Order: sequence, then C-alpha cells, then structure tokens
Amino acid sequence: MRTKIKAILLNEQTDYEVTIKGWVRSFRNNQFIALNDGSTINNLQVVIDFENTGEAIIKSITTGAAIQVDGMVIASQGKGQRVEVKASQLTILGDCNAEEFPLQLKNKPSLEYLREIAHLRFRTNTFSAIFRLRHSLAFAIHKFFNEKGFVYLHTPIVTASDAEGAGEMFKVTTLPFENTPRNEDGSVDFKEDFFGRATNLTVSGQLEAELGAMALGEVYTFGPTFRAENSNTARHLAEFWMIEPEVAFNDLKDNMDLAEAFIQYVIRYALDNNRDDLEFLAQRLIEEEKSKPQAERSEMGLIEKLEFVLNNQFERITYTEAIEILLQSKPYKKKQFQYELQWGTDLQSEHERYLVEKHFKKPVIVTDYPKDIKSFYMRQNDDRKTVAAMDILAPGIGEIVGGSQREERLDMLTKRMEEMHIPKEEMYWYIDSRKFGTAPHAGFGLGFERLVLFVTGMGNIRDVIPFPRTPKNAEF
RNA sequence: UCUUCCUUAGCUCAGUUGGUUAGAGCAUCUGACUGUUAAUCAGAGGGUCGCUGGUUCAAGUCCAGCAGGGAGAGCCA
Repeated sequence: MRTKIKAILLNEQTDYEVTIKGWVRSFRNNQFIALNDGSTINNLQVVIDFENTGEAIIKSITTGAAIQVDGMVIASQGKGQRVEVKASQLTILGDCNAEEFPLQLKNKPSLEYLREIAHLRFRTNTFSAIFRLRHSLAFAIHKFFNEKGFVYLHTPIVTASDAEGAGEMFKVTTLPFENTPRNEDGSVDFKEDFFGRATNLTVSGQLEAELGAMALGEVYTFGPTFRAENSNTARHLAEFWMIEPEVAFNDLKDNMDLAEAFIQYVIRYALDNNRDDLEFLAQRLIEEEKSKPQAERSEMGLIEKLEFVLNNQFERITYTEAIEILLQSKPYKKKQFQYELQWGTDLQSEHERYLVEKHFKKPVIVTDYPKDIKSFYMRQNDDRKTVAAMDILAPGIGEIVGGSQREERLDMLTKRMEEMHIPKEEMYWYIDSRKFGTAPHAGFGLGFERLVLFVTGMGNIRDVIPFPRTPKNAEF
C-alpha cells in the first residue's frame, strides 16, 4: 500500500515501513533523493544504500523520473529535515531522459517559459501550489453554498440565446463550412443545423439561474464560460469558470453581504487548509518583487493581505461618491488621469486602481451605477438615473465580482428591454419569470480565476488555470 | 484591437561608437564523491544571434515588414 508523503511528514512517529511513489526533484551525492508526490509542496528525503543499489538504477535516478521506494521511515541523521526514508528497495517506474526533459528546476524557468510547457509545469513547486489552492477554493465554494442551503444548478453550456449582451460568443454548429445551407436571402439556414437554430457557447448562466431561484430560492452555478472577445490581458481568458449565485427575496444590500461573506469564507478556507502552499507563494512573490522598483512593490505580504481582507469590511460606496472622491484626488488635480472623469461614464482601470490601491487600500464595492452603462436586467432605482448594481474591486486585479438586484417589475423590465433593443420575443421565458409570481431577487458573478489570482498572488490569469485558452492559443 | 518594450546556447541573461574564431551562470554529458540540502569538485560538448528583405567594404548591433512573447489600455469576470 502506498503512503502519501504528506502523511509521513505529518506523522510524529518514526521507525515504520512504508511504500512511497513520486517524482524525483533532485538526486545528491549518489545517495539522497528529494521526492515529491504532489500531496504537499514539501519533498521527502529518500536515502539509498549506495553499495547495494545497481549501477543501472542509480543512473536512472534523474530529475523528473517516477520511482517507487520501499523502506523505513527514520529520524533523519542529517540536518534540514525531521524524518527521511531509508530505502530497502528502489524501483524505477518511469525513466526521465535528462537530455530531453525540458524542465530543469535549477534553472529558475520563467513563468512565460513554463506556460509553453504547460503539460509539465504541474511538476514545479509554484504550479503544484497554485493548483492545490485552486482545488481548495473550488471545494470551499461548494462548501459555503451547501452550508447556506443553496442548490447547485447546472445551467446549459450550449445556449440559443444571444441576447445577453455579455460579449462576443463562440458559435456551436455542425453545419459544413463548404456548401453551407442558405435561405433565399443568402443568410445561413440554421433550421438545417443540429439544434434547428443558431446556438452558441454560454457567456453567463445568470438568466437561467434566475429562473431556478424563482422556485428553489437560493441557487448558484459554477461552470465554464466562454467569451470570444479579442482580449489580450493578464486578466482575461476565452474559457474561464464563473460562480453565479442568485437569491430570491434578496436586495442589493443582502447581495453585497453575501458576496463579502463568500469571499471571506473561501479565503479563510485556503488559509486554514493550504498554509504551506500559501507560504511558498508568499515567498515567491517576495523574490519576484525584488526585481521591481520600490514604489511598485506591495506594501503587504501575500498572507498578510489575505488576513487583512478577512479582518476588514469591504468599503462600500456609490458610483456617485466614487466620482466625487476621484474629482478631489491628487492625480485628477494634477491631470494624471488619462481618461476624463464625469458622471455617466464608466470608471476606467486607472480610476478603479486609485480607489482600491491608493485611497481605500482594500476591496471596494461600488454600487448604483448610471443605468445607461449597465445591463437591461438590473433594477432601476427610484432616482430613475441609476440601477442597483454592484462591482467588487480587488487590489491588483480590478473587478472580481459584478452583480445587481434584478429588475423584477414586468413593466420596468420590458420597457428597458425595448430601450436597449433586447429581442423580447426570444426572451419570453425570462419575461415569464416576471409575469408569474415575480419577486425581488439579486445575484452576482464571480470570475473564479480572478479569485485564484487574488489568493495566490500571481500576476497573470494564464498561470492559474491548467490549460489557458486565449486569442491564438489553444495548445494542449 | 490599440500603445509600448522584448526575441542571442536546453534555461536565465551579457554582448561597448557596426569591425577578426559570439560570452557567462545554470542545465546536459564524462569522471570523482556514503550525510547531501538549488550538494560539491575536475573536464567536455553545445549557437542559422526569431524569420524575410534592405543599408554597408563589413550587421547579433542600423532600417523595414512579418511572427511570437511581455507590460499597459479597451471589452469584461
């Protein structure tokens, strides 16, 4: 039976037999193997009997090789580790040709290079830590909602709706590219297509989640989302995972309370369950920032930052208040903002960053945006100018959550749909939810990878998803 | 998509005002080593200087185009 390295390192006892399997991280002095099996960021030292191990086996103990070791866990005779395994038998499970293996850990490979060998980057400390954390966060999300009585709702990945306005969509079709069936006016005849109509990959499960919430009360989605935007930034993916809770009878304040409690809960879970990984990533961040000028370095370490978020309430301000703060700010007065600032236009990245990173120095929830820059489904406020929207802005990342109280009043919703040229006929099912027993409700969308970015302290969203899909890149 | 920077050995990078056989560290290979911790020590091999074209007696170095990547922006989560 195989014992995991994590269990051996946690076990206070010594002098017991184990079988361990893992990958060689380094082999020193013909005698000491640093072995990692992915159960923890820490390696276990294996000591081999040099005299009684065959030359062929010793030659095969190369960085990256998969091995099995049967032996005895003993108190380490050297410094640097508490226990080690004295091998009685060593089996090579899989060779790793050192001349061809592209991952040489001692070379401090760059994140950009590792992205090119994403199929092997799991074998680095940085990426194994990231993906263990990603798992913990995903698990904590389900745990949080389950404890609160939410129903996990699977909304469709293939959708016929193209009216959501959440961005460019990927077409889903089985129609041939040659001799595509056409209508008389030359347009594509989708009646011939697999679903008998034009279909796309989902850009959001929100509208369907709202339907679920109108019966189940509290639902959430957690699934893949696809946006065919030509976005080339460290914060965008063409395929990403999104969490979208939707709660009947919640207003905007309830919505903010939920989002804040949710983010704090999953961060707490990561701190409690992935301490070693977070400490490693915190150290990595310090090393990375050494090459930056003093002014650009973070004021807090990674763990310090996460604990700060747990121990402080998010700042809550309205859009109007945000504009006022920005108009009074030094960069505005010194004309350092590139974009103009006036009530009615969306806040630019530079404005959001000033609010979050300079003015408040913590996550900020901005609410009540002008209705003209927000979606048709957001509930109009009594001032007739703003909607009950909320964006949560996180330091270093920007918008991590976007949500709102939904427009539950049938007349208000349909009026808004007409104004914004949303085809009402196609959306009859959405409108029905307001016709039959409508109720106030609210929800939000949280970009999972942006959350993972925030918790790991990584800088590029391509490094927190195993195989990133971005414009011109779908390798692996 | 826009702005800007980058591309030299397997990796990370030097390479002066354009000037002879393009360097370093690590990795790799060979050898040594039974308490190492990014092990260490000795030796060796390894380059179409991203691609295409241009300027010049001479281009890694200057110019143009293309490709790939980074950073910032837009769109957003």
